Amino acid sequence: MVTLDDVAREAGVSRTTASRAINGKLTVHPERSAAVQRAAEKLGFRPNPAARSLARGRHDSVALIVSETNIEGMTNSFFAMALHGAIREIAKTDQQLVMLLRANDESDEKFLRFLEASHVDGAMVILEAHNTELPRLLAQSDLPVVFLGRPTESVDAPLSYIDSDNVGGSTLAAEALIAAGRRRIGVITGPHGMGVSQDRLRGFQQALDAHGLDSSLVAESDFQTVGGAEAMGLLLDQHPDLDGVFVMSDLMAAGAVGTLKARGRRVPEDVALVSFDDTVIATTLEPRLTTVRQPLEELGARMVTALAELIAAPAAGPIRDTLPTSLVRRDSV
Amino acid sequence: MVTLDDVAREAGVSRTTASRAINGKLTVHPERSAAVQRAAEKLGFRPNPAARSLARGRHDSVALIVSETNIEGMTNSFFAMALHGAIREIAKTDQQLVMLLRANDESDEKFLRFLEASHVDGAMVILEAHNTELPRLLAQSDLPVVFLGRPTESVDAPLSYIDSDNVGGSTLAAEALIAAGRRRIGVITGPHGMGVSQDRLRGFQQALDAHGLDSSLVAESDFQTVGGAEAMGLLLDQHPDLDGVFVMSDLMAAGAVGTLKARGRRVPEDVALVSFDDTVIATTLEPRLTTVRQPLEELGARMVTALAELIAAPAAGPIRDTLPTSLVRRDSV
DNA sequence: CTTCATCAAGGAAGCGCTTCCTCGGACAGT
DNA sequence: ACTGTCCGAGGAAGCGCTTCCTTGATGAAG
Repeated sequence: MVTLDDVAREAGVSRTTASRAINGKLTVHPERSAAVQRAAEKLGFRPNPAARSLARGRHDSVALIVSETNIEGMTNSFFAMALHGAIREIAKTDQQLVMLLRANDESDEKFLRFLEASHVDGAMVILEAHNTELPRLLAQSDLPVVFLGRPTESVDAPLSYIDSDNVGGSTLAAEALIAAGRRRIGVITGPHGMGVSQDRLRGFQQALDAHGLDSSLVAESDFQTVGGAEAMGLLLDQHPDLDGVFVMSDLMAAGAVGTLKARGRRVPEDVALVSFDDTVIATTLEPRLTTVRQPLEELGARMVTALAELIAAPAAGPIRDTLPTSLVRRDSV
Repeated sequence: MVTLDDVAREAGVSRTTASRAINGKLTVHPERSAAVQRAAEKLGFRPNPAARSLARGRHDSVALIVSETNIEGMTNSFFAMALHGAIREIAKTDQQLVMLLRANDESDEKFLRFLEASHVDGAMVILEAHNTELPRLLAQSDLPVVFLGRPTESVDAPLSYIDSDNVGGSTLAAEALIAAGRRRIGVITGPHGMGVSQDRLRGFQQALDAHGLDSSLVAESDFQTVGGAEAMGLLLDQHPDLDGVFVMSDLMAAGAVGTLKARGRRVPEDVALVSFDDTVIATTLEPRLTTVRQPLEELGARMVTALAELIAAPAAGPIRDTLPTSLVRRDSV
């Protein structure tokens, strides 16, 4: 850890002057100030926020107070539900949950420095559609990190993650479709680069193969509604005889159902559909969706406890947990 | 501020021993340990986390890394969208966003102590359905606080808040209904105790009164889907001749539309409906909802800047901003 | 040439807590 | 009675930074 003293020494000034320069005080000669800035840059100096708070009596952190009911209202998306579980679990400990935003246009390096400057003991990531780069980035750091959702295998580091049983869940989905007498079953996946997509596709295809059915009717999408609508269109163009479809998120299912209706196919009479997540969308849509339920809140909570374990024993090796999924039967199949 | 030295003095031991006792170290005589605990309790001692981190080289805070796309996915609920705006704004500053959870069963006093122990410079609250007690509680503290949503008037303290133009928005809603030729217009409100409900009801009733229409067809609900469904039923029972309804949230509207359909009323032919929020629900429902759009993300962002202003100049008096709302026309009216 | 401001810079104290190290006392073993 | 252990407790240093106060230097004013 590089301290202000190091910077001062490097710049050939006193710690006092260095402090002033860093904080942009005007009572320091421009030349020296510049020297300090250079030294700080060179050494990669990041002021220790704790020391700062202590000395200043101020903390540079604000609280967003989230009441339980607040979060209960966000029963919608994948992220929100996992967040709910995580916050509840954190509240049991005496830790503070700091939210860090990684902007889309921020460089890996910059974010890493930001993360380190935040002086946190560990980090958690709820993996979603576009997070494929984050695991690689965080693997560089030696900060304890837990992912919610399995990162893609292409990162060869001993990462820790909590995930739901995606293979098992999509097997359930496929079997429900098969049991309903469907024989031409397609699948709309998330990005192929994501671990979840890979796992769910595997479970789906294994089930179809086991029944001797064609498992090659697959369209890649992005977990979002619009993407789901488009993928459904593609699938229908290529396989007009389709009579069942497994869609890997409720959001995409919303889009897919729209396309199906627009093309005059009834759900479930003409095309049966099973989706994944069991968010509110599954119950507000017409028809209500038969979907694979993930224990999102439990996943969030387990992510927190796993991180605690990781921080306590960093050498103990990666933590990898899988929580069970289940099929919620409604009206779309 | 009461420090460890104060506790040690009160307990008649050294600071070292006090520290050990507080941290539950076993090398301290039970009797003295108890004395320290008592002293700490009596003085209301809360260890300063900054000093602790500094001394221990550890921080007891973990980061939840939220990537931008993560949040963009939560375009659903009121809370999520406001959160999005707030986090983006916070990211521009060098502050840390700490999330604090207030459990439903937690006492006011306990939470207040927890809040103070968190050593934050200020706090923000996104007001929702059940938060009516929070403003009163926070008014007791002298911590700078900004609310998103106007707290109810019953708290007589100079609170700061950011809100959208609820009066104007519901006026728009009422006028849209009137312009569509509706004459028997009901309203489903949120809890009467909430500032938002009061403001929206006021705007709605003023508009109806101005047109000489009956503005007494009101049913109170809770901003949630189930509540909306029930309230719609009540309204229909009491006023079978209803031909229009203003529903104060998209979530409740989802429920209300369900009830309407179940009772054989077509939307908008038989009963026209305008809701409030413009969340994704408004576009996934059938029919798509005509709704009053709140600039949720801007509200979240403004909440952050307002808090910064408040912290910088606590004596400058309360900050109260109102952001404009607008009507998004779709298919429900 | 002396006296005063003025300004940049450093010394040193201190923020509140933890923890290493030392020390005295109690107790057991010889 | 003497040495050796062990245990509980305190002194003091130190975590990394800010800031009050002092000092030396420079230039303007008398």
